[in-house]
Amino acid sequence: MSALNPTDHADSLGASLRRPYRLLQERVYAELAASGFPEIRPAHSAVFRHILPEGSRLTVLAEQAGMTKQSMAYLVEHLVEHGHVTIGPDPDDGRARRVRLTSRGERFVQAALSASQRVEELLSAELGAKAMRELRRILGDMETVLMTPENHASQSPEKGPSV
Amino acid sequence: MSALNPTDHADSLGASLRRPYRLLQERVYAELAASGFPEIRPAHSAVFRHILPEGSRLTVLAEQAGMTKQSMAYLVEHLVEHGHVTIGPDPDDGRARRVRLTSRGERFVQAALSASQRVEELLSAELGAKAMRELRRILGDMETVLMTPENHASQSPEKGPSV
DNA sequence: CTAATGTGGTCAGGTTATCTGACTATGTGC
DNA sequence: GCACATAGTCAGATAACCTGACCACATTAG
Repeated sequence: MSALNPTDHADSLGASLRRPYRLLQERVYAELAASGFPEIRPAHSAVFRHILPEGSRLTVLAEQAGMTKQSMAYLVEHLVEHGHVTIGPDPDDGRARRVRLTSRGERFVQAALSASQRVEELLSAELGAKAMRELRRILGDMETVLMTPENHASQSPEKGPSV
Repeated sequence: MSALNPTDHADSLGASLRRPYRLLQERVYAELAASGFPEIRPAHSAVFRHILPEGSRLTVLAEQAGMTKQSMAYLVEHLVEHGHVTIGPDPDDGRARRVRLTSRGERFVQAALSASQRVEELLSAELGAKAMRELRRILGDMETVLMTPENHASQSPEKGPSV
């Protein structure tokens, strides 16, 4: 019905995903800013997400985040300036350096964790735990389907089994 | 559940939304690039999404997309260079100019529409139409909850512009 | 009919988050 | 110990946004 207007992809699946994602992100980062971490932006979560207690190499972090080492270096630099991580030598490899959390960085990780949990709890309370489980399940399945190469482009010749 | 490691927010709800969203987007834009529209990037959909057959004003497009007119002008400029839209005078207002689709632009809109439909059909075939309806419903509810101000954490005196 | 005010759009310049390519320093295998 | 791979930096570019200042034209009030 709504497909009569050729410009109507406002409610494509993409838009349906993007909008709540943005809202969620805005909410969590607004809370974090209010908790004393206004300098940390969504992109920096790529650093915090995979960093190990003993420190992680830049290249490894970049790889895990799916970006170039230059981009990761840029993000890390910002976090160093604001005292969330330090860069030290890697005892196992003289070329490498290790990025590790400072205590402020650790406090941020905790704050991020609990901010995101609070929003999830709000949603769970409003929509029901069952709906949230459903949501995660469907999103996970979606990911699996979209990562499966034989489902790619043009015309898929055969329909493979899901999961 | 695995929350012992403080760095574990890899499977936050945010990540669960972001990953399939990115995959979806990559898939659709890869198809569009393969169909002869490699110059169009996700951001440009903000232009195509709301443009009317008789042309739309820049300011209106910017408003609908929730961005500044300067940003919209930047996107439109790119599309003009690649022949997807033209900018002409607005017969009703000498100050204003109208952005309208060229036939190439119309062809792109059709291609985008069908690429996105194909992916949705694939997902529907793999996950079931019911799951897709569930997904959209939950995402919609999530949006509603997250846009409701009284659900906001602690104290949030400021409210962003409604998109 | 002008004058004040409001609106459409541009110009100039800045920020964030990415990228590529070239390079240096170091480690590793033979 | 040399060839090559790897960790990271430097330089520079790009995409997609932003704010503030401004001009051209429109509308409305007197």
